[in-house]
Amino acid sequence: MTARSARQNSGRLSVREQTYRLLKKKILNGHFPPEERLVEESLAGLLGVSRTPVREALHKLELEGLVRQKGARGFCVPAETAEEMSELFEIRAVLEGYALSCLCRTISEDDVQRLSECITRAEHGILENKLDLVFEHNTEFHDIIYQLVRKERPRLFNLIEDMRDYILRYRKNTLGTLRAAKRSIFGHKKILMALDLKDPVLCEQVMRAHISEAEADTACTMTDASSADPQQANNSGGQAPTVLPLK
Amino acid sequence: MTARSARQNSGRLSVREQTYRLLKKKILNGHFPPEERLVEESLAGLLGVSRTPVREALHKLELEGLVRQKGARGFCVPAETAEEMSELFEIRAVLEGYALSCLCRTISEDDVQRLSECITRAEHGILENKLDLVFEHNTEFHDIIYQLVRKERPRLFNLIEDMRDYILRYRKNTLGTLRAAKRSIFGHKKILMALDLKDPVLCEQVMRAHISEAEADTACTMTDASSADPQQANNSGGQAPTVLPLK
DNA sequence: CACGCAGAGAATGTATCCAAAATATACGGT
DNA sequence: ACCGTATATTTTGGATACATTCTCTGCGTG
Repeated sequence: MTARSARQNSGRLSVREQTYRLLKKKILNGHFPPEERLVEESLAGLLGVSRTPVREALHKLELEGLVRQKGARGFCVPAETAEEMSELFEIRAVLEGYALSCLCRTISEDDVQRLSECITRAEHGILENKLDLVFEHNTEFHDIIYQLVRKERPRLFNLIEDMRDYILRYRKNTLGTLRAAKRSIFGHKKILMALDLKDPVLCEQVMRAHISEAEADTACTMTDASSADPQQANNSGGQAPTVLPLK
Repeated sequence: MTARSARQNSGRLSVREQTYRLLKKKILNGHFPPEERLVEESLAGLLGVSRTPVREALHKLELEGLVRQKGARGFCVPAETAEEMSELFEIRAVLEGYALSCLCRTISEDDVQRLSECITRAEHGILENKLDLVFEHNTEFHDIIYQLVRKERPRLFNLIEDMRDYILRYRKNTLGTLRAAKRSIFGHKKILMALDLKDPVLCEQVMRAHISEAEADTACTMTDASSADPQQANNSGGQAPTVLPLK
Protein backbone atom coordinates (compact mmCIF):
# COMPACT_ATOMS: atom_id res chain seq x y z
CA MET A 1 0.00 0.00 0.00
CA THR A 2 1.24 3.44 -0.75
CA ALA A 3 1.66 5.55 2.29
CA ARG A 4 -0.68 8.49 2.35
CA SER A 5 1.93 10.35 4.25
CA ALA A 6 0.47 12.77 6.71
CA ARG A 7 2.72 15.27 8.30
CA GLN A 8 1.99 16.89 11.58
CA ASN A 9 1.66 20.31 10.06
CA SER A 10 -1.12 19.74 7.60
CA GLY A 11 -3.62 18.95 10.30
CA ARG A 12 -3.45 15.24 9.63
CA LEU A 13 -1.69 12.89 11.93
CA SER A 14 1.27 10.83 10.84
CA VAL A 15 0.81 7.10 10.53
CA ARG A 16 3.27 6.71 13.36
CA GLU A 17 1.14 8.77 15.67
CA GLN A 18 -2.10 7.13 14.60
CA THR A 19 -0.60 3.71 15.16
CA TYR A 20 0.68 4.65 18.58
CA ARG A 21 -2.63 6.09 19.69
CA LEU A 22 -4.68 3.26 18.31
CA LEU A 23 -2.51 0.60 19.91
CA LYS A 24 -2.55 2.46 23.19
CA LYS A 25 -6.28 2.74 23.10
CA LYS A 26 -6.69 -0.92 22.29
CA ILE A 27 -4.43 -1.87 25.17
CA LEU A 28 -6.24 0.40 27.59
CA ASN A 29 -9.58 -0.95 26.44
CA GLY A 30 -8.38 -4.46 27.08
CA HIS A 31 -8.48 -5.70 23.51
CA PHE A 32 -5.33 -7.70 24.01
CA PRO A 33 -5.46 -10.47 26.58
CA PRO A 34 -2.66 -10.11 29.14
CA GLU A 35 0.45 -12.15 28.51
CA GLU A 36 -0.59 -12.73 24.92
CA ARG A 37 2.21 -12.27 22.46
CA LEU A 38 2.07 -9.12 20.39
CA VAL A 39 3.78 -9.78 17.10
CA GLU A 40 4.85 -6.77 15.09
CA GLU A 41 3.85 -8.17 11.77
CA SER A 42 0.42 -9.29 12.91
CA LEU A 43 -0.29 -5.89 14.43
CA ALA A 44 0.97 -4.25 11.28
CA GLY A 45 -1.41 -6.34 9.23
CA LEU A 46 -4.22 -5.63 11.64
CA LEU A 47 -3.72 -1.88 11.39
CA GLY A 48 -2.87 -1.86 7.72
CA VAL A 49 0.56 -0.33 8.13
CA SER A 50 4.08 -1.60 7.89
CA ARG A 51 6.14 -2.91 10.77
CA THR A 52 7.99 0.34 11.28
CA PRO A 53 5.28 2.42 12.97
CA VAL A 54 4.16 -0.60 14.97
CA ARG A 55 7.64 -1.17 16.27
CA GLU A 56 8.04 2.44 17.30
CA ALA A 57 4.67 2.42 18.97
CA LEU A 58 5.50 -0.71 20.94
CA HIS A 59 8.73 0.74 22.18
CA LYS A 60 7.03 3.94 23.21
CA LEU A 61 4.38 1.97 25.01
CA GLU A 62 7.10 0.00 26.73
CA LEU A 63 8.44 3.27 28.04
CA GLU A 64 5.05 3.88 29.59
CA GLY A 65 4.81 0.42 31.06
CA LEU A 66 1.83 -0.55 28.94
CA VAL A 67 3.66 -3.40 27.25
CA ARG A 68 6.62 -5.42 28.35
CA GLN A 69 9.24 -7.28 26.42
CA LYS A 70 8.55 -10.96 26.68
CA GLY A 71 11.93 -12.58 26.66
CA ALA A 72 13.33 -11.85 23.27
CA ARG A 73 10.18 -12.75 21.47
CA GLY A 74 7.95 -9.77 21.12
CA PHE A 75 5.92 -7.88 23.61
CA CYS A 76 2.91 -8.55 25.73
CA VAL A 77 0.49 -6.58 27.82
CA PRO A 78 1.33 -7.21 31.47
CA ALA A 79 -1.39 -8.72 33.57
CA GLU A 80 -3.54 -6.39 35.59
CA THR A 81 -2.94 -6.47 39.29
CA ALA A 82 -4.81 -4.92 42.16
CA GLU A 83 -1.53 -3.49 43.44
CA GLU A 84 -0.87 -1.69 40.19
CA MET A 85 -4.34 -0.22 40.09
CA SER A 86 -4.09 0.89 43.66
CA GLU A 87 -0.73 2.49 43.05
CA LEU A 88 -1.93 4.33 39.97
CA PHE A 89 -4.86 5.75 41.87
CA GLU A 90 -2.59 6.76 44.71
CA ILE A 91 -0.27 8.62 42.39
CA ARG A 92 -3.16 10.26 40.67
CA ALA A 93 -4.66 11.33 43.96
CA VAL A 94 -1.37 12.85 45.04
CA LEU A 95 -0.80 14.67 41.78
CA GLU A 96 -4.33 15.97 41.39
CA GLY A 97 -4.45 16.93 45.03
CA TYR A 98 -1.37 19.00 44.59
CA ALA A 99 -2.66 20.46 41.34
CA LEU A 100 -5.79 21.64 43.07
CA SER A 101 -3.80 23.22 45.85
CA CYS A 102 -1.86 25.15 43.23
CA LEU A 103 -5.02 26.18 41.48
CA CYS A 104 -6.69 27.59 44.56
CA ARG A 105 -4.20 30.43 44.68
CA THR A 106 -4.84 31.65 41.18
CA ILE A 107 -8.34 30.65 40.25
CA SER A 108 -10.62 33.46 39.18
CA GLU A 109 -14.08 34.16 40.52
CA ASP A 110 -15.31 33.51 37.05
CA ASP A 111 -14.01 29.98 36.98
CA VAL A 112 -15.35 29.29 40.45
CA GLN A 113 -18.71 30.40 39.17
CA ARG A 114 -18.47 28.11 36.17
CA LEU A 115 -17.63 25.17 38.40
CA SER A 116 -20.52 26.01 40.62
CA GLU A 117 -22.89 25.97 37.68
CA CYS A 118 -21.66 22.52 36.68
CA ILE A 119 -22.60 21.22 40.08
CA THR A 120 -25.99 22.87 39.95
CA ARG A 121 -26.75 21.34 36.57
CA ALA A 122 -25.54 17.94 37.70
CA GLU A 123 -27.88 18.16 40.67
CA HIS A 124 -30.74 18.92 38.35
CA GLY A 125 -29.78 15.73 36.56
CA ILE A 126 -30.13 13.85 39.81
CA LEU A 127 -33.55 15.33 40.46
CA GLU A 128 -34.71 14.41 36.98
CA ASN A 129 -33.14 10.97 37.39
CA LYS A 130 -31.06 11.43 34.25
CA LEU A 131 -27.71 9.89 35.03
CA ASP A 132 -26.26 10.79 31.66
CA LEU A 133 -26.86 14.45 32.43
CA VAL A 134 -25.06 14.02 35.72
CA PHE A 135 -22.23 12.32 33.90
CA GLU A 136 -22.03 15.12 31.39
CA HIS A 137 -21.81 17.92 33.90
CA ASN A 138 -19.46 16.04 36.16
CA THR A 139 -17.21 15.65 33.18
CA GLU A 140 -17.50 19.34 32.46
CA PHE A 141 -16.54 20.09 36.05
CA HIS A 142 -13.35 18.13 35.76
CA ASP A 143 -12.56 19.45 32.32
CA ILE A 144 -12.61 22.98 33.62
CA ILE A 145 -10.15 22.03 36.32
CA TYR A 146 -7.90 20.16 33.91
CA GLN A 147 -7.77 23.07 31.55
CA LEU A 148 -6.68 25.33 34.37
CA VAL A 149 -4.00 22.88 35.41
CA ARG A 150 -2.80 22.58 31.85
CA LYS A 151 -2.47 26.31 31.58
CA GLU A 152 -0.51 26.75 34.78
CA ARG A 153 1.38 23.50 35.19
CA PRO A 154 1.88 21.81 31.84
CA ARG A 155 4.21 19.10 33.08
CA LEU A 156 1.97 18.27 35.99
CA PHE A 157 -0.97 18.15 33.63
CA ASN A 158 0.80 15.69 31.36
CA LEU A 159 1.55 13.41 34.26
CA ILE A 160 -2.01 13.54 35.48
CA GLU A 161 -3.28 12.81 32.00
CA ASP A 162 -0.99 9.81 31.77
CA MET A 163 -2.18 8.45 35.08
CA ARG A 164 -5.77 8.83 34.00
CA ASP A 165 -5.01 6.95 30.82
CA TYR A 166 -3.31 4.10 32.62
CA ILE A 167 -6.17 3.81 35.05
CA LEU A 168 -8.55 3.47 32.12
CA ARG A 169 -7.36 -0.10 31.82
CA TYR A 170 -8.95 -0.91 35.13
CA ARG A 171 -12.29 0.68 34.38
CA LYS A 172 -13.83 -1.76 32.01
CA ASN A 173 -17.44 -1.30 32.95
CA THR A 174 -18.06 2.24 34.06
CA LEU A 175 -21.35 1.68 35.73
CA GLY A 176 -22.93 4.86 36.97
CA THR A 177 -25.12 4.14 39.91
CA LEU A 178 -27.28 6.79 41.45
CA ARG A 179 -25.45 6.32 44.70
CA ALA A 180 -22.06 6.89 43.10
CA ALA A 181 -23.39 9.91 41.21
CA LYS A 182 -24.64 11.52 44.39
CA ARG A 183 -21.41 10.87 46.17
CA SER A 184 -19.46 12.29 43.25
CA ILE A 185 -21.46 15.51 43.30
CA PHE A 186 -20.92 15.81 47.00
CA GLY A 187 -17.19 15.44 46.37
CA HIS A 188 -17.33 18.18 43.79
CA LYS A 189 -19.06 20.44 46.25
CA LYS A 190 -16.27 19.94 48.71
CA ILE A 191 -13.71 20.63 46.02
CA LEU A 192 -15.45 23.84 45.09
CA MET A 193 -15.62 24.88 48.71
CA ALA A 194 -11.91 24.28 49.23
CA LEU A 195 -11.13 26.26 46.10
CA ASP A 196 -13.36 29.09 47.16
CA LEU A 197 -11.75 29.18 50.59
CA LYS A 198 -8.36 29.26 48.85
CA ASP A 199 -7.10 26.74 51.33
CA PRO A 200 -4.30 24.68 49.75
CA VAL A 201 -4.23 22.04 52.44
CA LEU A 202 -7.95 21.52 52.28
CA CYS A 203 -7.77 21.37 48.50
CA GLU A 204 -5.22 18.61 48.66
CA GLN A 205 -7.28 16.74 51.20
CA VAL A 206 -10.61 16.83 49.45
CA MET A 207 -9.17 15.97 46.05
CA ARG A 208 -7.33 12.99 47.46
CA ALA A 209 -10.47 11.85 49.18
CA HIS A 210 -12.48 12.30 46.00
CA ILE A 211 -10.08 10.15 43.99
CA SER A 212 -9.96 7.55 46.74
CA GLU A 213 -13.69 7.24 46.34
CA ALA A 214 -13.24 6.74 42.63
CA GLU A 215 -10.70 4.06 43.39
CA ALA A 216 -13.12 2.29 45.67
CA ASP A 217 -15.77 2.34 42.96
CA THR A 218 -13.36 0.98 40.40
CA ALA A 219 -12.17 -1.73 42.74
CA CYS A 220 -15.77 -2.85 43.08
CA THR A 221 -16.24 -3.21 39.34
CA MET A 222 -12.95 -5.06 39.11
CA THR A 223 -13.83 -7.94 41.40
CA ASP A 224 -16.02 -9.70 38.89
CA ALA A 225 -13.76 -9.12 35.92
CA SER A 226 -12.90 -11.46 33.03
CA SER A 227 -15.22 -9.60 30.73
CA ALA A 228 -13.73 -10.10 27.30
CA ASP A 229 -15.42 -7.29 25.54
CA PRO A 230 -14.39 -7.14 21.89
CA GLN A 231 -15.73 -3.67 21.43
CA GLN A 232 -14.00 -2.22 18.42
CA ALA A 233 -12.31 1.09 18.76
CA ASN A 234 -13.82 2.81 15.77
CA ASN A 235 -12.42 6.22 16.52
CA SER A 236 -9.58 6.15 14.06
CA GLY A 237 -9.69 9.83 13.24
CA GLY A 238 -8.02 12.61 15.07
CA GLN A 239 -9.00 11.92 18.62
CA ALA A 240 -8.85 14.52 21.29
CA PRO A 241 -7.34 13.60 24.63
CA THR A 242 -10.47 12.12 26.11
CA VAL A 243 -10.79 13.49 29.59
CA LEU A 244 -13.23 11.34 31.42
CA PRO A 245 -14.98 12.22 34.60
CA LEU A 246 -13.89 10.75 37.85
CA LYS A 247 -17.05 8.81 38.24
CA MET B 1 28.56 -0.72 8.96
CA THR B 2 27.72 -4.23 9.99
CA ALA B 3 25.32 -4.39 12.84
CA ARG B 4 26.85 -5.48 16.09
CA SER B 5 23.50 -6.89 16.94
CA ALA B 6 22.97 -7.14 20.64
CA ARG B 7 19.78 -8.59 21.96
CA GLN B 8 18.42 -7.86 25.34
CA ASN B 9 18.91 -11.41 26.50
CA SER B 10 22.57 -11.87 25.96
CA GLY B 11 23.52 -9.25 28.48
CA ARG B 12 24.33 -6.68 25.86
CA LEU B 13 22.08 -3.80 25.06
CA SER B 14 20.53 -3.33 21.67
CA VAL B 15 21.76 -0.48 19.53
CA ARG B 16 18.34 1.04 19.88
CA GLU B 17 18.60 1.14 23.65
CA GLN B 18 22.17 2.38 23.61
CA THR B 19 21.26 5.14 21.23
CA TYR B 20 18.29 6.19 23.32
CA ARG B 21 20.28 6.28 26.54
CA LEU B 22 23.21 8.07 25.03
CA LEU B 23 21.07 10.73 23.41
CA LYS B 24 19.12 11.20 26.60
CA LYS B 25 22.30 11.57 28.58
CA LYS B 26 23.70 14.06 26.13
CA ILE B 27 20.55 16.11 26.26
CA LEU B 28 20.45 16.09 30.05
CA ASN B 29 24.11 17.05 30.19
CA GLY B 30 23.43 19.98 27.92
CA HIS B 31 25.50 18.82 24.98
CA PHE B 32 22.95 20.19 22.57
CA PRO B 33 22.27 23.92 22.61
CA PRO B 34 18.57 24.65 23.03
CA GLU B 35 16.60 25.32 19.90
CA GLU B 36 19.37 23.87 17.79
CA ARG B 37 18.14 21.56 15.11
CA LEU B 38 18.75 17.90 15.70
CA VAL B 39 19.09 16.23 12.35
CA GLU B 40 18.62 12.49 12.32
CA GLU B 41 21.40 11.80 9.90
CA SER B 42 23.92 13.96 11.71
CA LEU B 43 23.15 12.29 15.01
CA ALA B 44 23.36 8.91 13.35
CA GLY B 45 26.79 9.76 12.04
CA LEU B 46 27.81 11.12 15.41
CA LEU B 47 26.82 7.93 17.19
CA GLY B 48 27.93 5.61 14.44
CA VAL B 49 24.54 4.04 13.86
CA SER B 50 21.93 4.28 11.16
CA ARG B 51 19.00 6.66 11.17
CA THR B 52 16.55 4.08 12.44
CA PRO B 53 17.62 3.88 16.11
CA VAL B 54 18.11 7.63 16.18
CA ARG B 55 14.62 8.26 14.91
CA GLU B 56 13.11 5.93 17.46
CA ALA B 57 15.13 7.48 20.23
CA LEU B 58 14.03 10.98 19.24
CA HIS B 59 10.40 9.98 19.28
CA LYS B 60 10.74 8.34 22.66
CA LEU B 61 12.46 11.43 23.98
CA GLU B 62 9.65 13.52 22.57
CA LEU B 63 7.25 11.48 24.67
CA GLU B 64 9.25 12.51 27.71
CA GLY B 65 9.35 16.14 26.72
CA LEU B 66 13.12 16.19 26.30
CA VAL B 67 12.92 17.12 22.64
CA ARG B 68 10.23 18.85 20.69
CA GLN B 69 9.27 18.78 17.07
CA LYS B 70 10.42 21.94 15.44
CA GLY B 71 7.83 22.69 12.84
CA ALA B 72 8.03 19.86 10.40
CA ARG B 73 11.77 19.93 10.21
CA GLY B 74 13.36 17.80 12.84
CA PHE B 75 13.60 18.12 16.57
CA CYS B 76 15.26 20.41 19.01
CA VAL B 77 15.92 20.53 22.71
CA PRO B 78 13.49 23.02 24.22
CA ALA B 79 15.00 25.95 26.01
CA GLU B 80 15.37 25.72 29.73
CA THR B 81 12.99 27.87 31.66
CA ALA B 82 12.78 28.72 35.31
CA GLU B 83 9.12 27.73 35.26
CA GLU B 84 9.90 24.28 33.98
CA MET B 85 12.59 23.71 36.55
CA SER B 86 10.36 24.92 39.30
CA GLU B 87 7.56 22.68 38.17
CA LEU B 88 9.78 19.64 37.96
CA PHE B 89 11.01 20.21 41.48
CA GLU B 90 7.47 20.70 42.69
CA ILE B 91 6.35 17.43 41.19
CA ARG B 92 9.35 15.66 42.57
CA ALA B 93 8.72 17.09 46.00
CA VAL B 94 5.12 15.96 45.91
CA LEU B 95 5.96 12.47 44.70
CA GLU B 96 8.87 11.89 47.02
CA GLY B 97 6.94 13.34 49.90
CA TYR B 98 4.19 10.89 49.32
CA ALA B 99 6.66 8.06 48.83
CA LEU B 100 8.19 8.77 52.19
CA SER B 101 4.83 8.83 53.86
CA CYS B 102 4.15 5.38 52.41
CA LEU B 103 7.51 4.12 53.55
CA CYS B 104 7.11 5.19 57.14
CA ARG B 105 4.40 2.61 57.66
CA THR B 106 6.50 -0.33 56.55
CA ILE B 107 10.11 0.57 57.12
CA SER B 108 12.08 -1.84 59.29
CA GLU B 109 14.19 -0.93 62.29
CA ASP B 110 17.11 -2.24 60.34
CA ASP B 111 16.68 0.23 57.53
CA VAL B 112 16.17 3.08 59.95
CA GLN B 113 19.47 2.10 61.50
CA ARG B 114 21.19 2.07 58.13
CA LEU B 115 19.86 5.52 57.34
CA SER B 116 21.03 6.74 60.69
CA GLU B 117 24.53 5.48 59.98
CA CYS B 118 24.62 7.35 56.71
CA ILE B 119 23.91 10.55 58.53
CA THR B 120 26.55 9.83 61.13
CA ARG B 121 29.17 9.18 58.48
CA ALA B 122 28.17 12.27 56.55
CA GLU B 123 28.62 14.31 59.71
CA HIS B 124 32.07 12.89 60.14
CA GLY B 125 32.74 14.14 56.65
CA ILE B 126 31.70 17.60 57.75
CA LEU B 127 34.01 17.50 60.75
CA GLU B 128 36.92 16.40 58.60
CA ASN B 129 35.98 19.03 56.04
CA LYS B 130 35.74 16.43 53.29
CA LEU B 131 32.80 17.43 51.19
CA ASP B 132 33.11 14.48 48.86
CA LEU B 133 32.56 12.17 51.81
CA VAL B 134 29.46 14.10 52.75
CA PHE B 135 28.25 13.87 49.20
CA GLU B 136 28.87 10.14 49.14
CA HIS B 137 26.94 9.36 52.28
CA ASN B 138 24.15 11.74 51.43
CA THR B 139 23.78 9.90 48.16
CA GLU B 140 23.78 6.61 50.02
CA PHE B 141 21.03 7.92 52.27
CA HIS B 142 18.83 8.72 49.32
CA ASP B 143 19.70 5.48 47.55
CA ILE B 144 18.49 3.46 50.49
CA ILE B 145 15.20 5.30 50.40
CA TYR B 146 14.87 4.89 46.65
CA GLN B 147 15.44 1.17 46.86
CA LEU B 148 12.70 0.87 49.43
CA VAL B 149 10.33 2.89 47.26
CA ARG B 150 11.19 0.75 44.25
CA LYS B 151 10.36 -2.38 46.16
CA GLU B 152 7.01 -1.18 47.44
CA ARG B 153 5.82 1.24 44.77
CA PRO B 154 7.41 0.44 41.45
CA ARG B 155 5.32 2.86 39.42
CA LEU B 156 5.89 5.67 41.85
CA PHE B 157 9.58 4.89 41.80
CA ASN B 158 9.69 5.14 38.02
CA LEU B 159 8.03 8.50 38.07
CA ILE B 160 10.40 9.80 40.70
CA GLU B 161 13.36 8.51 38.76
CA ASP B 162 12.12 10.29 35.66
CA MET B 163 11.72 13.55 37.51
CA ARG B 164 15.21 13.27 38.89
CA ASP B 165 16.52 12.70 35.38
CA TYR B 166 14.72 15.67 33.94
CA ILE B 167 15.97 17.87 36.73
CA LEU B 168 19.50 16.83 35.91
CA ARG B 169 19.32 19.22 33.01
CA TYR B 170 19.14 22.12 35.39
CA ARG B 171 22.02 21.06 37.58
CA LYS B 172 24.98 21.82 35.42
CA ASN B 173 27.40 22.78 38.10
CA THR B 174 26.69 20.81 41.22
CA LEU B 175 28.77 22.82 43.52
CA GLY B 176 28.69 21.50 47.03
CA THR B 177 29.16 24.24 49.50
CA LEU B 178 29.75 23.53 53.14
CA ARG B 179 26.65 25.45 54.00
CA ALA B 180 24.49 23.45 51.61
CA ALA B 181 26.02 20.22 52.89
CA LYS B 182 25.19 21.06 56.46
CA ARG B 183 21.67 22.00 55.57
CA SER B 184 21.25 18.81 53.60
CA ILE B 185 22.34 16.68 56.54
CA PHE B 186 19.96 18.56 58.77
CA GLY B 187 17.21 17.76 56.30
CA HIS B 188 18.13 14.10 56.39
CA LYS B 189 17.95 14.13 60.16
CA LYS B 190 14.44 15.45 59.98
CA ILE B 191 13.51 12.83 57.43
CA LEU B 192 14.88 10.10 59.64
CA MET B 193 13.01 11.48 62.60
CA ALA B 194 9.74 11.55 60.71
CA LEU B 195 10.30 7.99 59.55
CA ASP B 196 11.11 6.83 63.02
CA LEU B 197 8.01 8.50 64.39
CA LYS B 198 6.03 6.77 61.65
CA ASP B 199 4.16 9.96 61.04
CA PRO B 200 2.97 10.09 57.41
CA VAL B 201 2.04 13.76 57.47
CA LEU B 202 5.34 14.77 58.96
CA CYS B 203 7.15 12.59 56.41
CA GLU B 204 5.45 14.37 53.58
CA GLN B 205 6.24 17.74 55.10
CA VAL B 206 9.93 17.22 55.72
CA MET B 207 10.57 15.59 52.37
CA ARG B 208 8.87 18.41 50.53
CA ALA B 209 10.86 20.92 52.49
CA HIS B 210 14.06 19.04 51.79
CA ILE B 211 13.48 19.05 48.06
CA SER B 212 12.47 22.68 48.12
CA GLU B 213 15.87 23.40 49.58
CA ALA B 214 17.47 21.46 46.77
CA GLU B 215 15.44 23.52 44.35
CA ALA B 216 16.65 26.73 45.91
CA ASP B 217 20.25 25.55 45.62
CA THR B 218 19.78 24.63 42.00
CA ALA B 219 18.01 27.87 41.23
CA CYS B 220 21.01 29.75 42.57
CA THR B 221 23.45 27.94 40.35
CA MET B 222 21.14 28.61 37.45
CA THR B 223 20.80 32.37 37.79
CA ASP B 224 24.21 32.99 36.33
CA ALA B 225 27.12 30.72 35.66
CA SER B 226 29.67 32.75 37.58
CA SER B 227 27.90 32.50 40.89
CA ALA B 228 30.17 30.31 42.93
CA ASP B 229 29.12 32.35 45.90
CA PRO B 230 28.41 30.20 48.95
CA GLN B 231 26.23 32.92 50.39
CA GLN B 232 23.74 32.47 47.60
CA ALA B 233 23.08 28.94 48.72
CA ASN B 234 20.61 30.47 51.10
CA ASN B 235 16.95 30.35 50.43
CA SER B 236 16.49 33.82 49.06
CA GLY B 237 16.73 33.35 45.36
CA GLY B 238 14.00 35.68 44.20
CA GLN B 239 11.16 33.20 43.99
CA ALA B 240 9.73 31.62 47.05
CA PRO B 241 9.66 27.84 47.36
CA THR B 242 6.51 26.89 45.59
CA VAL B 243 5.89 23.69 47.47
CA LEU B 244 3.74 24.32 50.42
CA PRO B 245 4.14 22.42 53.62
CA LEU B 246 1.28 20.05 54.04
CA LYS B 247 0.14 21.52 57.27
C1' DC C 1 12.17 -43.28 28.27
C1' DA C 2 14.51 -39.12 28.91
C1' DC C 3 17.81 -35.75 27.92
C1' DG C 4 20.47 -33.17 24.72
C1' DC C 5 21.89 -31.30 20.46
C1' DA C 6 21.02 -29.60 15.95
C1' DG C 7 18.47 -27.60 12.36
C1' DA C 8 14.64 -25.14 10.74
C1' DG C 9 11.36 -21.61 11.31
C1' DA C 10 9.80 -17.41 13.12
C1' DA C 11 10.19 -12.88 14.90
C1' DT C 12 12.93 -8.95 15.95
C1' DG C 13 16.92 -5.71 14.98
C1' DT C 14 19.01 -2.73 11.81
C1' DA C 15 19.90 -0.56 7.48
C1' DT C 16 18.76 1.15 3.15
C1' DC C 17 15.63 2.81 -0.29
C1' DC C 18 11.97 5.53 -2.07
C1' DA C 19 8.44 8.94 -1.55
C1' DA C 20 6.41 13.11 0.30
C1' DA C 21 6.62 17.63 2.23
C1' DA C 22 8.49 21.83 3.66
C1' DT C 23 11.78 25.31 3.29
C1' DA C 24 15.03 27.90 0.84
C1' DT C 25 16.54 29.87 -3.25
C1' DA C 26 16.42 31.69 -7.71
C1' DC C 27 14.25 33.65 -11.47
C1' DG C 28 10.88 36.32 -13.68
C1' DG C 29 7.25 39.59 -13.73
C1' DT C 30 5.11 43.81 -12.14
C1' DA D 1 13.37 47.02 -6.35
C1' DC D 2 10.14 43.92 -4.47
C1' DC D 3 7.05 40.21 -4.41
C1' DG D 4 5.32 35.88 -5.98
C1' DT D 5 5.86 31.52 -7.88
C1' DA D 6 8.30 27.51 -9.18
C1' DT D 7 11.90 24.43 -8.59
C1' DA D 8 15.43 22.21 -6.10
C1' DT D 9 17.37 20.62 -1.93
C1' DT D 10 17.10 18.95 2.52
C1' DT D 11 15.05 16.17 5.82
C1' DT D 12 11.72 13.34 7.63
C1' DG D 13 8.06 9.44 6.92
C1' DG D 14 7.29 4.77 5.88
C1' DA D 15 8.30 0.24 3.81
C1' DT D 16 11.02 -3.41 2.62
C1' DA D 17 14.98 -6.27 2.57
C1' DC D 18 18.55 -8.58 4.94
C1' DA D 19 20.96 -10.16 9.10
C1' DT D 20 20.64 -12.09 13.66
C1' DT D 21 19.03 -14.65 17.28
C1' DC D 22 15.85 -17.19 19.89
C1' DT D 23 12.67 -20.89 20.22
C1' DC D 24 10.54 -25.04 19.02
C1' DT D 25 10.61 -29.40 17.31
C1' DG D 26 12.50 -33.63 15.91
C1' DC D 27 15.82 -37.05 15.95
C1' DG D 28 19.46 -39.57 17.91
C1' DT D 29 21.88 -41.42 21.71
C1' DG D 30 22.64 -42.81 26.46
